[in-house]
Amino acid sequence: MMVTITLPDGTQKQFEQAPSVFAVAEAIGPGLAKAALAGKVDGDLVDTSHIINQDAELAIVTSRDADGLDIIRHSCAHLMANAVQNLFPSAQVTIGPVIENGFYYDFSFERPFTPEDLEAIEKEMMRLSKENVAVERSMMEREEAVAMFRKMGEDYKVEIIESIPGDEGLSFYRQGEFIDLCRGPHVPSTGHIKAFKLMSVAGAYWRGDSNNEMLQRIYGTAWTDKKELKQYLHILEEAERRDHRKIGRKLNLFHFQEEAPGMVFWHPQGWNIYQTIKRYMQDLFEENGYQEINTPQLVDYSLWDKSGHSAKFSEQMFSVESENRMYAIKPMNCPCHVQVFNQGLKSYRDLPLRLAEFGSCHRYEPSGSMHGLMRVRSFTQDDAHIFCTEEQIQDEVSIFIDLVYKVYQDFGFDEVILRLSTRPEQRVGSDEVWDESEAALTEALNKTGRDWQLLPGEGAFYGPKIEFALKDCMGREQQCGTIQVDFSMPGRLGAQYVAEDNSRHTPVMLHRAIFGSFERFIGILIEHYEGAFPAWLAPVQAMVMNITDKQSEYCAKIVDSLKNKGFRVESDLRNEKVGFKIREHTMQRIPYLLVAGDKEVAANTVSVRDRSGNDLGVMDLAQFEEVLQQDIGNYSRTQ
RNA sequence: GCCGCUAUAGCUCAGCCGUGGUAGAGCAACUGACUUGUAAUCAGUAGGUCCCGAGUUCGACUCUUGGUGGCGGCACCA
Repeated sequence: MMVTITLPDGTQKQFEQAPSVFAVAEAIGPGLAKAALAGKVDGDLVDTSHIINQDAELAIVTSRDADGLDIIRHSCAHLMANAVQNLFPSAQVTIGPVIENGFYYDFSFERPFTPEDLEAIEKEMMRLSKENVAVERSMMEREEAVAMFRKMGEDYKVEIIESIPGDEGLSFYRQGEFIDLCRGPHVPSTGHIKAFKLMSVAGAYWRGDSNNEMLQRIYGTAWTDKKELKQYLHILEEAERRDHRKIGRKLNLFHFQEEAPGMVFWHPQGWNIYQTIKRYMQDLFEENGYQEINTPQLVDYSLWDKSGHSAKFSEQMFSVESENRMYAIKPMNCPCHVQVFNQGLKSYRDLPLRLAEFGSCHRYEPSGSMHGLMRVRSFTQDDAHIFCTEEQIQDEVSIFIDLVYKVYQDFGFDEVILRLSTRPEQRVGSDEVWDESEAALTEALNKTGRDWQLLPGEGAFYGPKIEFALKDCMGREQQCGTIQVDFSMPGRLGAQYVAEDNSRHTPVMLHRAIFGSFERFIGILIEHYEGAFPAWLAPVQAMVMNITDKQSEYCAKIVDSLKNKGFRVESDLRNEKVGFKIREHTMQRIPYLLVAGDKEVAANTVSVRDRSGNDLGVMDLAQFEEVLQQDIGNYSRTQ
């Protein structure tokens, strides 16, 4: 029997007997055979031991392929499980998948793993890697496999096997004494796993369900070589440097304290940024046909009962009792917006009606979920609700998508990810209405000509939605904006309009936000810019410094003059060396540092330097204004 | 909420476990001197209910225990 193997470059190789992937690699060259981690046979990933028994296309997968790296990570998870069981025989293994940048494996063990344990496990992994143990695949019958894991005391593996459909074959991977149920493929031997590090241990529920027992998850990272590993660890350090909680403290932007968990105390500098982006959004609302409103913080529970929120979210709502009435501190704005809509009889001519609010909301988020500014209990949304007809949905969504792109771009985010979430199993509204609105959103998305992803079943119970995630400078996705169709609430709260034929109709409501919340968005901005905000956002745009007391008056004059032009400028006239002041304000990430000594006073100029250390030279004030204005661009708004 | 870790000066952290006797550094702050040319001038001073409560003890920052906050995950996120 002849087998013809076609390689990616189009060349073909003939084999008299069905060859293994490894054999093909060897036929190409010994170097490749040594590097081979797996094969891709007609698009399917297989082990190097896989026998190809008919003509096929084959690509040899090495560590240079993305698939190869995933295989290394997956095998590394097995290596870790192997090491854990060598050191702690009573630990039960469960699952261990590949994740971004690495892998994890969940164990059930009678005591928590300590950092010392992690070190020991890592050492054992190194030892196993050096031993270069062969990794062998085998198949097993169900009963046999169940019996084996039962005997080994691996109850979770038994449960996994029982949940695999009966017609699927069960494959196993063995390395030395260690054997694990796994689809594979895996590296041919443990020596291929060279660069890894165990990162942390944390609790995780069995099968991700909080009703199940808590397992111990060990996270690790793995790379093709030590250099890549080092690079990755470097990126982690970078992310730590950018942590908005740390920068928030250093730049004196905000703080949290025990008496108000999950609620921000904004300091002058931080609040300045907040105000700047709020003004930006107010302008945007105005230019795009939104009307800003404001609604109460405390609203009687009867409204939340009607809207359905108390039934679903009462646990997460803050309550206030006063004079025997129960109020909720509003967890969202939409029911209030419907109240505003309901004032006065509305005509189809009024639609679409766009009501916007910088809505301050409170939600009792679970204690473990809070994270700096990113997840708080008190936050303000750039919220708006568009009341419209079903026919208007698509246009409104299209306009909104463009708006989101513009805003993110203005803030320095060029990459946006679009996701459409469609009908979930539990939902309100007829299939017909869902069909129409999903089609409207799809059409709006397609019209943009951009890529988008579909998340079937992820929509809200009241309607489909589009979510907007931006990518920050570290490549991390941050979900911010959303537009959601709502068939439920307008009807529940009695919203109506009079149509052309004088009949009453219920409008559709679109919930939408671009920042999401100011708190979170500012957190993202801080990390994206590492605190070095673009001039239009910087709380202080320029700092004027004197060299000796002699220039104090001159500096004050410069500050006044710039402030009058609407720039945010401060002076530092302390009796300190100029190097000291430069250092301080550079670390405060102030975009422009202006120095005036005797020479500048005499020439009526300032010496300008930026926060990156570039010397922009000596110039007169008008010239500097131009530099600053140019940097600020169109976003300036004279105050 | 769950698992693990953690809380000492404004910030970053030592001391705490084996050895219980009420605390120390650097930076910041304040005061004084210096009047200074682009990332740290020198000297001095002050600063702490050692997260909160209870227990053990002659005595607790230290040990035990119950809370609260924070951190890393998980779960949740209208």
